[in-house]
Amino acid sequence: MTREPEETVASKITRILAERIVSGALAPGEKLRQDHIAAEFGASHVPVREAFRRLEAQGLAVSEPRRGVRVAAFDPAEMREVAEMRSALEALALRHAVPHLTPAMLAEAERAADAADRCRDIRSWEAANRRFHRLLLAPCGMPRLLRTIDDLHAASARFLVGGSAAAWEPRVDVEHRAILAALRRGDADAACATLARHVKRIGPLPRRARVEQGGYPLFG
Amino acid sequence: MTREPEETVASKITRILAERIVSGALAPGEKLRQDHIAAEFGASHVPVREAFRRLEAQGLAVSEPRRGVRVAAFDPAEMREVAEMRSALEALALRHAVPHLTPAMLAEAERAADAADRCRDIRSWEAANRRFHRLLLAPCGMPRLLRTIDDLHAASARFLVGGSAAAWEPRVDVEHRAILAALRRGDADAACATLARHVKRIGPLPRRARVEQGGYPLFG
DNA sequence: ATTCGCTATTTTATCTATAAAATGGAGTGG
DNA sequence: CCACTCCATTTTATAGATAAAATAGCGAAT
Repeated sequence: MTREPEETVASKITRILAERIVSGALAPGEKLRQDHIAAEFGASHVPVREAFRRLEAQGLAVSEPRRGVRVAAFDPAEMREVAEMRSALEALALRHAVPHLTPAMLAEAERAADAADRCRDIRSWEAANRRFHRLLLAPCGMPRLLRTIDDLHAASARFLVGGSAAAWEPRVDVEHRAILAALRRGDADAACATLARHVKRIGPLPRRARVEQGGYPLFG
Repeated sequence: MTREPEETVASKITRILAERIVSGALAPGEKLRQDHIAAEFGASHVPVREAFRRLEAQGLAVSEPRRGVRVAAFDPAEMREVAEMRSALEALALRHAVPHLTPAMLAEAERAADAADRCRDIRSWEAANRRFHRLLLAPCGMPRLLRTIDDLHAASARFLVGGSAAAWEPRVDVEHRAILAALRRGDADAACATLARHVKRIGPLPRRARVEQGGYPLFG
């Protein structure tokens, strides 16, 4: 069990389980057995339980006293909820980031958007997309808000990887560019409105009619 | 140490410590000693540590690996951040609650607003005010959003009780009434805008000039 | 006076073991 | 077949102990 010098056992277990949940290796609703996980990591139950508490905090797991922990499920309603929350909170973060965004930061964000466009698989796309968003929002300097947005991104990533990987395909994201263009001409309102809409919009329905109508926050 | 049949030791410790943090009995920045708290509750360190993880999740505590846990501090920037997040998220919740609000629910909310107006101390006012908000928002049926709002309310309560109790005084909250009136005439836009503004507005500056200018989310 | 090194003590993180609660299966009765 | 009871087994929650890391205090060197 390799871990960073600063990383505690509990933190490492948290990190690895979170990755598994987000990647779909641990399925929604699946029971998380503290005894099995402890055995797998060569640890005691205690750091496993601490990891569970942290996963709960991130919305990745749900527990019931004395009955164990499950990977949090997701359904269309929750996906819409996450999309709506992201829309509201990312627009708020961008509003506060705007006064701090420099041309160099926007250039960096554009490079991130380019990198996302070049991705060939959904996982690396998701990470690159998340980076793009983070580069624009972090200058808001509001830690609680950014943490909340991170958790919502993790939930989105789960829906994406677990729900619609087959529907995804490489593309150029014109809305990323529209956000950057608005920011460059100093139009904060347009940038925020575009971002809010972008986060909420539905995936590529014209090409994949079987994708369910419902406000999936999949491709923002 | 009394606890509910369903409540685990860790949950009880979480609950009690959260109450102390919100009430100000545990001060911002104060060190939370796992060994002392364990001794106080007649428990081992293990459920105390689990309680710490939960308090962190609620934003009431901050921890550093191997260096312990402190009561989360608050400063004007954080208070403004919480106000902004509440404004965005409560407006979102109300928007989604509107189609589900019945006249009976609005009457109940009005009774809660009346109860808040009658409060003689800031603590009971905070609880009544929170109840008013909750009655309006809960019909949105978005659990993650409501949990997030709850945590933000706890943070607000802390600022309120710990920061400006001396500045508070009983009053009739006309904005609560304005929100209810807008809802009753079916004007969701006005209701949401009033709520957003109400959550963000500054406390009674005209009467207490020494209260710092800064966007305190104190009296919403 | 300040900085560094060393050591003792304290505090945090985790272990092993155990108690309490939940679960599962078998048997019985209607 | 279904519902209930009982008991064995499993799983979760926690206690007490221990190891690892951090902190505090003292003395020596500059």
